[in-house]
Amino acid sequence: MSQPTTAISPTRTADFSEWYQQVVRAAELAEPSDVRGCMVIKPWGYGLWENIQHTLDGMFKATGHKNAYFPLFIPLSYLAKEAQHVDGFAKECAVVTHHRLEVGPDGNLRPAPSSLLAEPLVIRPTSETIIGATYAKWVQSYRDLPILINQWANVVRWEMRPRVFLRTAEFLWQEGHTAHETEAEALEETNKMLGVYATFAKEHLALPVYTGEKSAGERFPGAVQTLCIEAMVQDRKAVQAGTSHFLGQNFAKASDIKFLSRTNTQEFAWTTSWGVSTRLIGTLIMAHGDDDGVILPPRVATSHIVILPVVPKEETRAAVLEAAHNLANSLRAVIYHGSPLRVEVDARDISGGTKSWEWIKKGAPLRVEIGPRDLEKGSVAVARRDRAHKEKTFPSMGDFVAQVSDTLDDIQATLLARATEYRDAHTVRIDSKEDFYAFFTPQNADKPEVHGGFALAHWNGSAAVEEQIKEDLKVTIRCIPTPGQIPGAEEPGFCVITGEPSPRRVLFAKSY
RNA sequence: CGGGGCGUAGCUUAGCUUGGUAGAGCGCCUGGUUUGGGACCAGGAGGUCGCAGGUUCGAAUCCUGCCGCCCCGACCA
Repeated sequence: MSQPTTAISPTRTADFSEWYQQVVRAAELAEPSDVRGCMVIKPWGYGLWENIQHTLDGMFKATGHKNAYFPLFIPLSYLAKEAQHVDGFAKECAVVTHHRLEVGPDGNLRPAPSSLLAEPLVIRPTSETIIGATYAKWVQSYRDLPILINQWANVVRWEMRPRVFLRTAEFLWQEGHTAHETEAEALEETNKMLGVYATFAKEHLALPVYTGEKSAGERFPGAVQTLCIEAMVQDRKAVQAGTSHFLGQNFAKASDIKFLSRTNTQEFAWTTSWGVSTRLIGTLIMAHGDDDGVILPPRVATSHIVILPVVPKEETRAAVLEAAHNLANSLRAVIYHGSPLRVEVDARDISGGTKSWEWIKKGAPLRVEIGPRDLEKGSVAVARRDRAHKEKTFPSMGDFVAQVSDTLDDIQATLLARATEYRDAHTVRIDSKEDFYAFFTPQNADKPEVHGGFALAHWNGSAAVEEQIKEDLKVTIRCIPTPGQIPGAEEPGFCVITGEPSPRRVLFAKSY
């Protein structure tokens, strides 16, 4: 039977949204669960998260943070303490109201009316309030500050329109929560952690990101300032890949985090919070995948290398398998960016072609075939996931092991270069309303083709203009880019919609 | 919550208009032939046709109600 030319159907250009779902499935990263909006993260996908966790955790510790863990349940009254905060999250909260089940009159299990909680508990959508309440107890003096804590946790936000990895009702993330003596120190923390995220995205996920500040309309509920990193994926939409919030004294006042200052006055602490989630995995898939599946950046790949023993004749099986395992062990002795290489031997007795395609779809950076002819020559057949799937090289085993780190780094660099090129090719400066609307309007309204991108345009700073653009085009201000990042972005001009004066360009895009 | 669509094997689905006791492809299992890029042959397992009720001699098919899912909108730090 003839196979399609691509492993994933439909292709990215034919139907990006459907392509994404098919890739997630074909790569065995995750699958929908029986609970609406929730996903089962499978080993190949969870391995990515573990690697992301491991690296970020190291970066957090290197910047002075420690891990702790706070409760999943938040008393309703805590959430209500910060007015904007509760407004922002009220519509998407899962609430626990009972603590016992019983068999009801109809014979079905039901929450026991007698077990109604005096105060409902909210399953955390984020932990500012419960952590704030805790910090209030911990802080007495300026000597108790700063508090620099992170937690790895799950949170629940009852999303109307879930999307695997990108927006699920329950997701995994980390949330950093810090409290400081001064505003300047808290601001510095907010910026520092944004920098950690940007570095991590670029160096480990091979995602070029723009850093910047959210407009008031897009700000975290209760924050004074929300900073973010914004990535572009291959349908040219933006993904907010991480955020860092300067919370001012809002949550300190709500939670009563007070301390006696150096001058013997009662002061409220200045707090921050910052987080990234399993959404990073969705971003990664959409940014790097191709029509044959996902392509994992080596630095976070679940496995770096998969070894595929080729066993055409039964009498060579034992020798080939032994050689495969020996090669795997040699590779595992290689330290790649501080950790042993992650190597898998796929000795399943299925056809070689099928096996190869599985690993292509799963995006393993390197596939290594080893068969009887290689044994004779002492070589291996190596295929890179960032190259055409038939393209192979045939280094000696020794050379392969000696150069494998460089090869992986080269794949990593290629992915970053490709993603950067793609983003830059679709980031444009726009100076007229006509061009702006044309840029974000698909040719085919019924079945929109991949269009648009990032538009750098002037804005008068008004929420009304922001609202109008959102209404007309579903386009939002992704961020006010960090000064110095985009050449010329800080030159003054005139609002692309109203023609009023504007101090600088901001980044517009459709987003997930 | 409003508008539209759909529920048939693990997945994709045919059959429904015109009622007659369920078929295919992929996947899975067994045996054989194969094997350096998605193999082939033969045999086999697997379905209360979303649920409940109604009409009928007879319902996957017609009717009613319910449930679930998908798409569009609303919503989405």
